Amino acid sequence: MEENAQIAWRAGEDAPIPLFEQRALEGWGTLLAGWGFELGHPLPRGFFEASPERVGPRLLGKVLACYTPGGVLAGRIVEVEAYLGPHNDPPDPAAHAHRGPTPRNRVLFGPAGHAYVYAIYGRYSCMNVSCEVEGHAGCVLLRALEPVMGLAQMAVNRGLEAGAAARLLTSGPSRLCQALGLTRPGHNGVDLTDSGSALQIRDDGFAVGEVLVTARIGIHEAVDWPLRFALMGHTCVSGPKSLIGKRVLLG
DNA sequence: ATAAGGATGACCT
DNA sequence: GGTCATCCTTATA
Repeated sequence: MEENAQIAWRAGEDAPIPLFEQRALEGWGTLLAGWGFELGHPLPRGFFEASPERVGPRLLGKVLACYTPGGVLAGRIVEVEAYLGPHNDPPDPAAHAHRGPTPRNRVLFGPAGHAYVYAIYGRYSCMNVSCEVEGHAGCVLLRALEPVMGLAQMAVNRGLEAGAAARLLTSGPSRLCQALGLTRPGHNGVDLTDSGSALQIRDDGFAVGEVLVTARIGIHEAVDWPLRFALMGHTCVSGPKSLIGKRVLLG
């Protein structure tokens, strides 16, 4: 961008939209064509307007794509967890939305298909996708990706040397955020269904085979609810291999 | 105002 | 298998 380029501002905010995000707003089409890749099209809002336990497994195989100063970074979703909204019976005690809206989790109570990004343990971030219609919370935590585009930049973002193993890049909820540069200040609340957004979830037609269903990882409540979903046998799936689960085919 | 602890990852044995 | 860094969010007073 030139020095005298027009500065874009977002209504109600006191900081200009970052330059890379302004370019994203102009559309990804030519850029993606320039890279010679095909990342399909953004998933529509209706895809996310359902229970997280239905949306979660259907997100497997879709592509998370992020427009960054270091180019487009993208990975295929290979592992997720569902967290249910407080309107469910029984409510999900492991969910951030469990006790109702707070300043942190308010995105979850908004419309579906938006990014809920939060900081954890002082040094990491995790990314979720909001589900259900406006007024009802519920989300899907992205736990692992298979890197698809921008692997060299992901390695830089992760502090690894070029050519690092794929699973070291994006296998883990905070690893994938670090690889793509996802943060709460930068990405919380972004509409993932908008083809102008700097962060999108896209469908490139990838066909999912067998799916592994297990309990969720790293929680202390509802420890045996079967709400973790992963592509069976994929090397980029995080967590212990000892975790018992069942195999299913999506219906 | 203050205290408790977390949907983790890296490194150690 | 275990430890721990590190800070923000939340609950409570």
